[in-house]
Amino acid sequence: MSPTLRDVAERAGVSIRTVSNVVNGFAHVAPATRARVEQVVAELGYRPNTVARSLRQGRSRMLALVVPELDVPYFAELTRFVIEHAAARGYTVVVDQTDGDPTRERELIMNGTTANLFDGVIFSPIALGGADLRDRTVTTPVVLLGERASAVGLDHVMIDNVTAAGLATRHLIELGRTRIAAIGDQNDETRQTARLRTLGFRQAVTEAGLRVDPVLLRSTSFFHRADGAAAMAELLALADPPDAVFCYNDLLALGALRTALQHGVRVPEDIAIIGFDDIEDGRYSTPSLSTISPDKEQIARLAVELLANRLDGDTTEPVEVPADFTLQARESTLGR
Amino acid sequence: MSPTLRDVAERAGVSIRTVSNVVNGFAHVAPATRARVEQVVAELGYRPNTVARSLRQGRSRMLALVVPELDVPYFAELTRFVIEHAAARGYTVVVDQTDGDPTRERELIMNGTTANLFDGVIFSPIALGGADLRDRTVTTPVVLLGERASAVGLDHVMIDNVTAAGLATRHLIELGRTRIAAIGDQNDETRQTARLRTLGFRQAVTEAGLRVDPVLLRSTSFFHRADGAAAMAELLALADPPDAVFCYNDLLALGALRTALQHGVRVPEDIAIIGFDDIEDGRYSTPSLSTISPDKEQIARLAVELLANRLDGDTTEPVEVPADFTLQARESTLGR
DNA sequence: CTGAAAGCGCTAACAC
DNA sequence: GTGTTAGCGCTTTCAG
Repeated sequence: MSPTLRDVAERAGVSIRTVSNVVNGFAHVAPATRARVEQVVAELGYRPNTVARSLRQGRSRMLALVVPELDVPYFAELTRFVIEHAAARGYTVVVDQTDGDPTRERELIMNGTTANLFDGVIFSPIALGGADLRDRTVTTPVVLLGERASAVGLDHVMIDNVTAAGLATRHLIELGRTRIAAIGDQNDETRQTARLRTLGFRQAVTEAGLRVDPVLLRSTSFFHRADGAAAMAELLALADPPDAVFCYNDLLALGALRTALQHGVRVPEDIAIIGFDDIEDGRYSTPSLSTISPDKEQIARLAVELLANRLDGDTTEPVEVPADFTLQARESTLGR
Repeated sequence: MSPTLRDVAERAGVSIRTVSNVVNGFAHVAPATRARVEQVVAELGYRPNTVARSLRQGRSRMLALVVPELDVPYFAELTRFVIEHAAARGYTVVVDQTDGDPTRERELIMNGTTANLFDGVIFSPIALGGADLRDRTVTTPVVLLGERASAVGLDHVMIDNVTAAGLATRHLIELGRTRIAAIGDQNDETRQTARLRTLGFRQAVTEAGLRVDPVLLRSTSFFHRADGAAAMAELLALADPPDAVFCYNDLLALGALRTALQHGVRVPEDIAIIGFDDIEDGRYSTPSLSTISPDKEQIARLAVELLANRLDGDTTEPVEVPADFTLQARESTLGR
């Protein structure tokens, strides 16, 4: 086994208290003692046992980031920022993937199987709704990411999806498009994000004096490339296909783009496409992808700050913090 | 605070030993006792404290997966498989990102800041070389992923990069291409992967009776889209540009593809492009990307098995296990 | 089948 | 400035 405080103490001829002081960089240790202890620490290769420390102190300085899918670029990119900001506040982040599996989400957030392992959790829910979250028994602080029915009594960072979807839709309308489709609506009522984007889409279309043709509003089970590709194939098969498509994320848009080009449809000349998330893939596709760009760094920073403040004893009311977003118009709507 | 074994024991009028037995599903507990305890557990919302359990047992049933960058799709996709296979063997995986920072890699692997937190580590190194790894003091079992100077005394799962690079290169040659470039060589000698792929590339070109024009072998600092885009721009600026390019990963290839199309170069008619990793992006680009496809699921499975076996007490000599790969020829070399 | 008690490695209150 | 010690919550001998 690896050496313990006691091993070091015995060998250095001091008490474990003194070793602990040295290891933790406390002030009042005689220089000579400190030197001797440090030498023994090096000799033995002593490392503090994180687990014992956590048990004793009741905290681990570790945060969990719980996301549905790490191989969805949006989450991978967001994760980088969360790790950076957490490090700045002295926390280590471990990442957990749920696949949107309710059991797994519940396990991580509600039951607290790992409750005492992490000081706090940043959680991007898929399956768990406001009702579930409300009767959480575990007291580990949580910050929610993305859209959720409000008033769950938890801190929450999100963008205004209705406005953002409207921004994307109006961009298409301003380009002179009149027959505008949307890909990514979801019937499942826990999928708030999709519902809010549909709402923003509908509003924008209606306000422009256009009509929302129900056949142009395509539902998908997931937000993956394959779903976007399939939905676009359906749209192209229509007697009267759209001249523009708003996809609820960039993966859907990239799938849709691929299908369009494969069918010989020109983008944006025949159909303009806009996505959502501003993942790096979309900046390197041909044509490059117009998109709504949420400020991922800001989202990560806000989430970490909120959580860190709670851990520092902030007991004010839970808040909903809006994050910024911008329209990035690229070749898939503007052309070269 | 959350309730402890003692709280449950007192309330149920039994000893903590009995509660522990119930919680852990041990056999010999009288049905009546079990029922009573279970009721109190539910009432109080008792959850075992993972940290205390880890300290006591000396193991956590958690594995760390340490990768350079989660927003590199290859690692994100691999991570999914690692999580799945680890779960099948009863382990939880937490993911850690190093950015290839030597300090951070050392911290995680060598020093064992988190040593007692994880039972084992699956590590995809960037900065740390064989020499570093050899004098590791921490005894937590490690499985290495990807290329590394051998004989570091650690289990190791990798594909044969020389052969794989040769396969990609020969594919281009068989298509009748004669002026073949490579993007992704790296001067840094710790970057074994790049060196081995260059070796395979050179061998294949030479064996075909062609010449490796030094100007066609482009080094890049990283393996990102931007690096591929920049390298391709340089190649296109040559008096005598290549008619095929082998990129050392798919991100480089996607960047190169974007630049080529932007310059009005037709792919594959003017320049054929092949990548490496078979990430999902490449299946949806236009043209879709030919690539070498390492069996990521197999890599993940082997790594987890190797590690789990070590944790089960396997003390045989460390092994190097080769993983499979295949050529996926798509539109970027074959056309529609 | 169940209870009592030791102890995992550490920190922190309390002594001197 | 340093030593002694209790105890974080749990598992696990050892008794009975």
